[in-house]
Amino acid sequence: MEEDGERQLNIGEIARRANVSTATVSRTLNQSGAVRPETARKVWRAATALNYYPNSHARALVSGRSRLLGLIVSDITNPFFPELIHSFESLATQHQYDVILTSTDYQTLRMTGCVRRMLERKVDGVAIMTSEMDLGLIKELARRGVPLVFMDVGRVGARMSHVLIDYANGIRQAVDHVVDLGHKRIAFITGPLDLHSARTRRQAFLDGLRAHGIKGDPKLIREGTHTAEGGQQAMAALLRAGKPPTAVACSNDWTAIGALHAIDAAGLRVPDDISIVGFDDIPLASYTNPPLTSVRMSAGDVGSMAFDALFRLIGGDRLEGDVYQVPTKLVVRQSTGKPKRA
Amino acid sequence: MEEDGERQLNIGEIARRANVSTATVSRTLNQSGAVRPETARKVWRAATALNYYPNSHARALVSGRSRLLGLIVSDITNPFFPELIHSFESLATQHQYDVILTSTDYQTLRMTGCVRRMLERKVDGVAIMTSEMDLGLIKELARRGVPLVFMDVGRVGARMSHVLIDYANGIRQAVDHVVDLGHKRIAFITGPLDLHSARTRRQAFLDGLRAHGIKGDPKLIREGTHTAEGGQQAMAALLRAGKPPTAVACSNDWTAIGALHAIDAAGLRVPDDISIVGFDDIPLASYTNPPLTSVRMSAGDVGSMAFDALFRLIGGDRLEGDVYQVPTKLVVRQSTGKPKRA
DNA sequence: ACCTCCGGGGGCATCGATGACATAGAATTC
DNA sequence: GAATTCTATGTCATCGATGCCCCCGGAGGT
Repeated sequence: MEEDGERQLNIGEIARRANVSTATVSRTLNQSGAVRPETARKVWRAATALNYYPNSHARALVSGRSRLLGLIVSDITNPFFPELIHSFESLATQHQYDVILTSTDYQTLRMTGCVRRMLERKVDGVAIMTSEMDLGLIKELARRGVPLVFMDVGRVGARMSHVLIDYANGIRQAVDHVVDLGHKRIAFITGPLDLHSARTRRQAFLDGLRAHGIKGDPKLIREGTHTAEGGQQAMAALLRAGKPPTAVACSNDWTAIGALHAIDAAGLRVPDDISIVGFDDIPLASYTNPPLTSVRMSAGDVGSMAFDALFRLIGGDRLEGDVYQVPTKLVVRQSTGKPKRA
Repeated sequence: MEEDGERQLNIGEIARRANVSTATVSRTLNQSGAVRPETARKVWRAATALNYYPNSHARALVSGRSRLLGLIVSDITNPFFPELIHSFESLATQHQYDVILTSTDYQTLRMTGCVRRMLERKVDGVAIMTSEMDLGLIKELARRGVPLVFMDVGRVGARMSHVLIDYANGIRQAVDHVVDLGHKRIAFITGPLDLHSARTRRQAFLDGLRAHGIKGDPKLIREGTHTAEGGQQAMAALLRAGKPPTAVACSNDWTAIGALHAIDAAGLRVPDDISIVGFDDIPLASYTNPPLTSVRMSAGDVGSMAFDALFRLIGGDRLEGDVYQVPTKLVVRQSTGKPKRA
């Protein structure tokens, strides 16, 4: 009761007020087809007067395109993701897409749920950056022709692109840097080794050493967890176990931060006693004590490349997917220096 | 060409394969109405065989409910938001809602766009945490009966709730702490004062001092920007301007981190020369040097309260909005200590 | 004067799922 | 055994926007 003029506020209501048909309203609002300027003005006036907004569900239903994109990540609270999400979302908005964000919390089961929801929402494309996968569901997405972009992992196939992070080059720059400073005993704290990307970084480290003719000492490779706690423990272990390294490269910045703390706790100083290199260059890297030398990999770049890749696939320019490389770059701050006795 | 059995994969296709009507399929899948177990099994078999997922747009169109929630924030890269988003999204998923995330980048214009998109997507509710508002659009949302939850700002009205952060109490705890340690000259670095919440925190600080009979010295109140740079500059200014304070409270943790750096750069030590208290207790607060004493305000709590508030409004339990308070709690670490000469 | 063309605009089926209503049998009641 | 109730299922309008098809009337051609 008390409906006053509200009814449903749809295209029909506008048509009534403008004394035209719904078809004309649609044509006017979408600027498709020919409409006399005078008529168009009547329609626009009615639409703005009523504060009309088209119903996207009805649109999606008839057109088959939802202008929705899915973004699936493992865990938003991982400091790498916010920038990624930000630039992805920003580009999407610019192109009139909305973004459905879901996270898997590192659980395959939740990944399954995420993919199913994307399917139900009829998203126009999905960008995925998680360590866990539900291959069956992914195939289902592909089978229905939903464009996919994988970040950091996955395969390229029909309507699937792949944004790769150039770990090899990044780690290589880090190794070159400390070797150039004169270091020989160089340790590496890895990420959790069930992660593909963590294994890649470790391998890149070993390759980098070899390129300088340094033999990697297995005792100087420790597994971390990509968290500060993990870095702290791994570093503490390195310090306890015999002759400590003079430089330590870390699989990510949080690990490096943990390592800084372990060194501090042991009464040693960075970089005088031990040099530390991080990876990712998260914003806080400039604010550690001392400021952290790190390999910058712009999460924002990853996000925007993912959007571009998706956009291209949606446009149908390319049916076969592409591979994109995110560049990395060493940022030297004050956590690295010459070893004590060269 | 090459259609094979694919057709459209809708409820009708399932009905055909199971030799029933679409209504029966709908009833089976939604477990509404009575269906003979045997019939139900036929339907389920057909549905799973075809890997069928309901079209949410069609559902939303007919039911008027989209099972979508909007989440509007200023800026995802602000380290406060990820945890908030995480817990909001997590609860939403548990209740079969999807989340559309948008950010305003602190621009009112983008806020307008965000709200319009929410309206078009027919979201079932919106949670908002931004400093900028488009009051006209917000009213539009309210007028259409879209449940709203504001975090940290805004008014309570019909179908609008409000999640408040208990700044007064948090700041009060911080002040009590340093006063108990024996400090008298206590400075405060504010956030950007065009932010309502920043002004609230400053006022809480002044009130806290007064409660201890300490007169606030205007020279000891400096405006920051809620960033590390801002904190660094404000702290540097405090150090230059005559007799420095023995303790500094900061409007957020990034500000405190900047302050730590400025003190370090000046060759002074924390907490021996100056004590520092932060606000927010972001994850990294335990990893500064020294670890930061801070007032914990769980961003996750804010997110989950916002969801609960929204859920209650959607359920229609309460037409009038409610006010929720997020508690705060002082976490003492090593950046605070007794003043040099008590 | 008649036909053709075309700009402008209305009618209606359509997208997929739902639910109110209708109906055919079976089960229950008197 | 007829009347009445269920129970299980089918029919069909509906949600809002779109786009195909058709129609009307005026301009231009012969």
